[in-house]
Amino acid sequence: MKLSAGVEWALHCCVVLSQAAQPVPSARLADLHGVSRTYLAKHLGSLAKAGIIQPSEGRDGGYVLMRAPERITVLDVVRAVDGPEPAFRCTEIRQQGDLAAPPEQCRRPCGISVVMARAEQAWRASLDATTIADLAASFDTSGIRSVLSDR
Amino acid sequence: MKLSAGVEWALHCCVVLSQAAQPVPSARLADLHGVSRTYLAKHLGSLAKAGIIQPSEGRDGGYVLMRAPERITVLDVVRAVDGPEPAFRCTEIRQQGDLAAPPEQCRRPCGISVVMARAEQAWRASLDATTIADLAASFDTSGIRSVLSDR
DNA sequence: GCGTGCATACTCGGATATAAGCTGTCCGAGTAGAGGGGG
DNA sequence: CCCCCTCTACTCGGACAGCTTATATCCGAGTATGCACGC
Repeated sequence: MKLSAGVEWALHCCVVLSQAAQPVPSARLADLHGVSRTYLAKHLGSLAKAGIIQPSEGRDGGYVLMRAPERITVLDVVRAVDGPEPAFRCTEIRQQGDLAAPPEQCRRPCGISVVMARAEQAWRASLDATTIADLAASFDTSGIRSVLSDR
Repeated sequence: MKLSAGVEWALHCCVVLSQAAQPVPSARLADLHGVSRTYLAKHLGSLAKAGIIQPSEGRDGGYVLMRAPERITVLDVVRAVDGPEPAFRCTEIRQQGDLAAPPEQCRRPCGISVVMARAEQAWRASLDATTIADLAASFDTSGIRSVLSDR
């Protein structure tokens, strides 16, 4: 199981955007973190499609947070970048092979999928308990603001 | 984020093995679930290397659970098949790019990695709370046993 | 009848192709702002 | 002095390659069982 590296990039970008008073272009966000410009743009597009950030075109355009940092959770960002599909997908192998269970036993979901789904729910709940504002509080926001105001 | 399909196979196999009194060959386990023989063998090898199941060679050989089903957790199987590496790996991008933080601020781990690690810990704890015996209780074990005794 | 040796068939394990998804890149459509010209 | 037009430069968005990883497969080494033979 591997989480996309874009998740880390997107979270850092959201922290930066929470400290910015003006739109920040994707190229500048990439330079701020030293990552690929074009690939970051791809992930930022996902965030925009999810309604987390808002793009503005033209000169002096860029991205702005669409909601207050306190109302954006880490889970929102992870789901936007990594996709909403669960990591574990039951393929119903209990209905295949030599010991295929009869359909009347398969009305309830498979016990294995229940356990995996419960674990993922715990994972999501943990991510949902932290907001971008909480993350920003753990960084040196004054340094971010000073770098942002340089330009 | 996508979890290997082999995890599902391995868990089902462990449930079957918990009901078997004799060694079950990997090919038979594959036929029981209608999955690829050779690929399942690969995952069973991982389980054996992790000390969860024990192989026996030669005729009438196969795999047997190495511990009691109550002492094997779902997390053990997941870690054996999917690997022990965490899904999120911090690449320390806070030290790169134009707003690279000075090293003295990087003694503590990055706040983002802390949040992600905490979520994965919750995920693992949830998986660790269920054992193979619990899973077997949610299946029709009599059906499994009858099919196993057919041969 | 019993012990020994051998042949056999079955088992696991690692080395080898194929497909999918993440990573990274490129170019084009569209737009807000700035500057110059005219009224 | 103010308004309008154009022009430019900059922005985002989707379409296009490269590479790591998961998936699936094949073949060889090793071993417990069963049988036949000799004692």
